[in-house]
Amino acid sequence: MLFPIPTAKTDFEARAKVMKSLAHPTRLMMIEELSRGERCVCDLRDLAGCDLSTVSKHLALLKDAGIVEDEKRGKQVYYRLRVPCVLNFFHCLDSVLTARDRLG
Amino acid sequence: MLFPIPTAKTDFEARAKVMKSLAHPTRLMMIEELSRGERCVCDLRDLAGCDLSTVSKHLALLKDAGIVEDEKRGKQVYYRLRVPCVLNFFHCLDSVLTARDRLG
DNA sequence: AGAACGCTTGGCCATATAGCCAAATAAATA
DNA sequence: TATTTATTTGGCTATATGGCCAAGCGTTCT
Repeated sequence: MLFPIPTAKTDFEARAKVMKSLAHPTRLMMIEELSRGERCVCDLRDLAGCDLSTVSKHLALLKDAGIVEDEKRGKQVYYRLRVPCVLNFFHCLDSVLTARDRLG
Repeated sequence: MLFPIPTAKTDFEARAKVMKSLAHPTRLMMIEELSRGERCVCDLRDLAGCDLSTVSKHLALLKDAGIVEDEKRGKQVYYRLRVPCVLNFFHCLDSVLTARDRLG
């Protein structure tokens, strides 16, 4: 690249869409669970403890954002993490939280 | 620690709050700008191109989440990044986006 | 084929968020 | 002290999001 490319408005919108998909406690929980291996929707429903349709919508959102991918096998649909780097977010998030608690 | 501590529901909520504060294009833009050094609110208004009150509210949100801190000097209030690790998110976000574009 | 299972989709309601304008506050300057 | 400058806060509206229930769809099992 010849020039330092300024980050365009649309880039921030695209990034924000991905961030948004991660910005929900249930979805973060599902992601942590998926980091241990693929899971079917019903597994995640048991974990999340909310309606199956709600879980399904959360997963559709994550899929649309590019975070997870799904595969139908038999009666079940299995989801797995597609971009493991999102797991690094957790460490940073926790450091934000401890930093905030430390200084207020 | 004797036991692997299971991540509690409240932990996910706390993390999600931080993620939420990052899940907006304008706020991501402001964070990238702040990564180059501290900026006053008016600098960021020029960058974001929206109402000053809107910018101020975005910053208050980031501050509440623990991402930025502020300091009043003279007439201006200067904001700076408090947790540089959030910048690592950008690389991951972009890799999510390219991965998504590659495979659909 | 019909019933059962696993999941997704549509519809609806309640709540949360983003934006602007106007008013309030705080500090610097006249 | 009065005025201007820089920012925050309150109030409002429009839109987005999350949740449930009910209905739909594709597989598997009988």
